[in-house]
Amino acid sequence: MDFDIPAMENKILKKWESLDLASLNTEAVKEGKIYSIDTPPPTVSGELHVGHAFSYPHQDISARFMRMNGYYVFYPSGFDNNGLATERFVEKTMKLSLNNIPVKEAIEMCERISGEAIENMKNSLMKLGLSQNFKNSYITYSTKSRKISQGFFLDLLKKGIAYRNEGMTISCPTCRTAISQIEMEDSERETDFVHIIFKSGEGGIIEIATTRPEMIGACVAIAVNPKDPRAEEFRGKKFVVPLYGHTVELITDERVLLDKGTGAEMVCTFGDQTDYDIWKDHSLRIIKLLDERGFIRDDGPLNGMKVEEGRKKVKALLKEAGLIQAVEKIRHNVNTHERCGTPIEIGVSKQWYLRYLDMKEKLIDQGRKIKWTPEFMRTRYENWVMGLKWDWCISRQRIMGVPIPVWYCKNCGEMLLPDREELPVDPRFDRGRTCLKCSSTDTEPETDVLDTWFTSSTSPTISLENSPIEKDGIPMSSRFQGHDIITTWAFTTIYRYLVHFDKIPWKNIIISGNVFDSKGQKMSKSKGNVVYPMELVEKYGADGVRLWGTSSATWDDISLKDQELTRGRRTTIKLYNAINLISSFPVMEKTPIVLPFNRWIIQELNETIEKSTEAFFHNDYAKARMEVDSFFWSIFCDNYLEIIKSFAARGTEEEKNEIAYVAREVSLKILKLYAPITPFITDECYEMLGHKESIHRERWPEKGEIYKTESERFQKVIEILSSVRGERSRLKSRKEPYAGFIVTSNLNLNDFECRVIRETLREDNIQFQEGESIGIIPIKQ
RNA sequence: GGGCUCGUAGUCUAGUGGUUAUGAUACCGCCCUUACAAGGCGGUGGUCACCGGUUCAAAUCCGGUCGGGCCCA
Repeated sequence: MDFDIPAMENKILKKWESLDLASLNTEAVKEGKIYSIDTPPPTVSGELHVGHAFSYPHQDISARFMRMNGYYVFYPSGFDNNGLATERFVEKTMKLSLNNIPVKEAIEMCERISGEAIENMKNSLMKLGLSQNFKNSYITYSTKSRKISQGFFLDLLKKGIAYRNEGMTISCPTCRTAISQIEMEDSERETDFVHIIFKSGEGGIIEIATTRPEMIGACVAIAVNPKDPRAEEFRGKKFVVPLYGHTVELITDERVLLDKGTGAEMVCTFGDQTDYDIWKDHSLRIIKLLDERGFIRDDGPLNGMKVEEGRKKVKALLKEAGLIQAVEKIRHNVNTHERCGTPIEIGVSKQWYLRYLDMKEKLIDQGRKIKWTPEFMRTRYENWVMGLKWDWCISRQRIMGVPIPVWYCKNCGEMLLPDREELPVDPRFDRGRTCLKCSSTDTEPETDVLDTWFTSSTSPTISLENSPIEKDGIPMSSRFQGHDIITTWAFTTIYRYLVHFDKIPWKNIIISGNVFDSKGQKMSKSKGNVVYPMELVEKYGADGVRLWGTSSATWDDISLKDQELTRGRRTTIKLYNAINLISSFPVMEKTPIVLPFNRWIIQELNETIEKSTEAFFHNDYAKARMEVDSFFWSIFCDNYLEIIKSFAARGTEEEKNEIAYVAREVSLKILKLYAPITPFITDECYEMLGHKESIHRERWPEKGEIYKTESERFQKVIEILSSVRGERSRLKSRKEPYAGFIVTSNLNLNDFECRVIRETLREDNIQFQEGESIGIIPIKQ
């Protein structure tokens, strides 16, 4: 029969519009059966990614499973339109740079464009069959989110955890913003290691090596290792900085490696992290060479040049002056901004920080109160916490972000804060502050915005606000997220709920893997191997895609393999066909169950229910699916249906009635077991069996009567069936004619069992004999 | 360089000390058998990455090597 999966799924989607699974289940809440999910809000950057099609169904499986187990499931829908990714997306869509338009307009544009994208993404998520509460989505740049986020900021200020300090800032000249440790990435590049000669007034010469000669104007010292013989020779000597003429002293520092380059380096403010460390420890002066956009401002030979250009120029000038001793080509690691790949610059400026270096032990304790799936992922969290070296810089010089709600008095420097009732505020536009200390009205707004993780790390509070379970909503039940953001999203969330509430944010965290293309490579637009999830839904059905998502453990990385998607599609079709057969059976009242194969299938189903239910509870959907799948294909379809087909046609009335009853009961339970994974086809089949409303409102199946001994005996009959099929298949492929079979076994088969074997195989001439074990002997023609 | 992790037929995958290593997919043979040829039955295909150790017994535990992934330096 021709079966149009997309048409079926669209039909079911329409039906679900009025189903309202997200609605409050007051009974369950009264009993305390609440299951809440801290949904990852997808970043608004255009379309859904295949990663979403893999991991989002995992949350939905758990939501549907728990709902069927009588829980009120709080499963919010959210979108992250706050921050750099959205800015990038808007710039690309509108083909402009947000830096070139007024801030207010830029923000409005971001809200508008991201709003449109959100509708598109929401539609895709629905098509994947997610049962999120789409009627009430939250976004991270809404008035509500800004209000919550700024309120939390004020709280941290009051608690003394947020502070403003002059500190090392890492910034990206391309993106024109300070970035955090987490946004940096290493990239190995080939660079010139330039050996430059510095001369002292007294005739001494020292040769230094640097990868950043353009920073020479910001040179504030020459450094060698304390064990270097030159340390003694040149102690306290002053050297003249070539091209610039100012003099710098020779200092010693352990961090200078004896055998690297010339063993001597120039300390510049700031060429790299080591420069900063040495500068700080030796209390050197600062020469600011680069402006915010990465242009050199030296009032000298390189003025107005970009770094790369300056590097070429300075090399030429030094060469001309005969001060370059050598140029080595080396490969070395450069810190770059993960978003754009530009090498980062180091500077010093006022930034906002959150303190956490003194909380490592508590943070680890909190992590241990949470159940991690899989357990080993917690180690990553703990290693990250142990390795923290700097407090969290939360200020960003961006446009689209939650504003830091602070003004400064120009007269006395006092910090001015809004009242809670005023939130959200945007100091960039809201004026009219009066200094509480000196009554001056001359105030200056904080123009920085908050790191997006500052807001994202409070997603439980944002999603719970104004919900039926707002009170006592923390900790939530489960967080679902990728392993790549354990050190960002999971970590910052755990941290925030520690400092604000001294609580864990959720009881469980379930980790998902990344998706790669069929060759195991990361998908990227530049490689041209990006696959969009809606194309897959069109081809294999949402159920097929969801089945692919359960083909390996949630936390494992997975490749987009056609063979798994095909298998998913086939399962969908197989369910439809099997139920199509069952639906032709009459609907019967409950009858006593006496037929051996009925008792056998019920017992097999019992075991499947037990194993799969446990796996679902442990968030091991791959295991659950495997149990259900193998029961459905190998036991139910390949054997049970084959057996009952002939009985349903030629059996006695009692037999037919019992078969019809059992087949329908078992089918319904199979559908329920599949329902969390494949919500579309199971709801369709549910209707085919004559049920009203939706399978997703049904209760999770329970085990039936136990028939252990009968089941074990009938299993032997199945083995005989299988053996005869094997022998028959071998004969046919060798084109050997046969007239029938002699079956030997030690089972003392009764008449009914012999009948089952004959009828199922449609072989009249099967003779049964006692023997030591199961044996099949063909009867020659 | 560090932490975590993975390495099982062409491909994907199950399997945390005990028969002949699970299943899928691909391939081959047979069968249009009244739900499904998008199916059924049968078959070919694996020194469980490599080396060493523990053990009566190792895909499984331990150590090392090589290779992939993620995160970090």
